[in-house]
Amino acid sequence: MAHILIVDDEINIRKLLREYAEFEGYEVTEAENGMEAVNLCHENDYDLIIMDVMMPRLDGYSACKEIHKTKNIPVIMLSARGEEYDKLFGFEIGVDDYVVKPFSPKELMARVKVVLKRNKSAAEAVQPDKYVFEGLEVDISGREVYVNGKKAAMTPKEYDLLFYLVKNKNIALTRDQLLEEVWGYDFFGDDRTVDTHIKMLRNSLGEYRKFIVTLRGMGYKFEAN
Amino acid sequence: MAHILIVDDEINIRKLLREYAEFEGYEVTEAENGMEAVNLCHENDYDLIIMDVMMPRLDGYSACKEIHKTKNIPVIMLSARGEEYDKLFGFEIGVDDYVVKPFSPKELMARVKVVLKRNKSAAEAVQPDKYVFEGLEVDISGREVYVNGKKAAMTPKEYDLLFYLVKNKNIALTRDQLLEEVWGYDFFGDDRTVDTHIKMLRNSLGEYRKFIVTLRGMGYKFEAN
DNA sequence: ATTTTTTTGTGCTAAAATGTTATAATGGTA
DNA sequence: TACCATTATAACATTTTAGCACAAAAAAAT
Repeated sequence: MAHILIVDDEINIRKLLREYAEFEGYEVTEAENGMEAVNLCHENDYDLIIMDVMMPRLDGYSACKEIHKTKNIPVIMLSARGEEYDKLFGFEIGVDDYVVKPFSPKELMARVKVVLKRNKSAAEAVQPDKYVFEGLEVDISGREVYVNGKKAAMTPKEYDLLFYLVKNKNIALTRDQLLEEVWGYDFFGDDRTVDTHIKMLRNSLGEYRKFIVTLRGMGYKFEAN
Repeated sequence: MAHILIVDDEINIRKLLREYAEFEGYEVTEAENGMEAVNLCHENDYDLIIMDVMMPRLDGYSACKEIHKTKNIPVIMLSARGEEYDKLFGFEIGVDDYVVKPFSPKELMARVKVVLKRNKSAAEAVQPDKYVFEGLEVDISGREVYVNGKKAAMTPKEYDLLFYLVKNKNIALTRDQLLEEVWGYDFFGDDRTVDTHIKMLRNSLGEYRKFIVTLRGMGYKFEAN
């Protein structure tokens, strides 16, 4: 999941933001001022920075400028109403969004999501998501599977399971891994559920069931070049 | 030369801006309020919009948002100091620059030049926005849909939904994605809303409803060559 | 080799989830 | 006000799923 750097001199704001961000599943690091933020950014990679404008040691604008000299990390600025907002208009310093204090944490989180998504799609835009294994075609983004040219009608779980297996082809996967990744971390069910769905998936794949290999005492693997 | 749309409710401002803009060699059209601007944009193509924030009938923010649903036209906002500038932070509404009243017309024209230049290169990479699927014609920039040659009368949401689906044809889209992209990230409503609009869209498409495929447990997809 | 134990595969079914449609409520506009 | 678009809610039919029981297969123990 994404890693967010929160930069504010007020500990209470940091705490509040951390709470919300962690609730959304983000990893959080804090910095007290711009100087600290710049140093942290030199040593680590973050996916997004939430930064206050007004801070001791090094203000938000300058920190932002400094960081963007070496790394291209999206920034959301926090500013008290009345601060020089026109400076913020951020083409030259690279601000991605802007929230005025006092802000609603919920809205801020919505913006975080948007900015992360915008930058994600740019980063991983060209990810191969169409695979062909002999007569088996797997089109992940189109959510389609063809068996010998004929479209396979599968259930949602079958798709999800197959896609995960294919994305991790030739890698041994335990049932627990599959449950966590395909069913979700909040699924507290039986291991054997995986078996059942593997069974159904194998049926759907017909002769290409051969690609799904049982790893006794462990789990399953999609085995293909 | 570039065609500029000036949107302000004060006739004196419009006159002033027109004078300067025409001196620079731009073609100028005026609108008195946001609503008028939106309508003009549906019918014509402009290279840039200079828009006041505070206007009767439809304010600048909303007009901007509305226009950007269908066209990608750069906008420079005019705002009196003290207006809610935070809303302006305009990535989500697509504001390219921002000038505070009272402004220097000379400076404004300098910004117009910059924005036009920036967007010229982007505009040259034209993407196809007219699609034909059998008897279904979808003209995105013209915001028109023809079913067997007959113009379909659809609601705004239907257009937006269809256009987004078509732009992402053959890609599986979740309801959340659709809500976020078509309704906006600030829509905190029910997932089922998508279903309702899909239903209505299907009705509008008549026999070509077949292109809209339900992906059980996931969402929808526009499936066509 | 044979038996025992462990693990995996399969058919089945009640329960849960989902999609569709119809209808009602809401909200904005002329 | 009346109208229309949008959104929410509810009922319904259908599909999907989880997990069990038992069969089959593989591995381990004897």
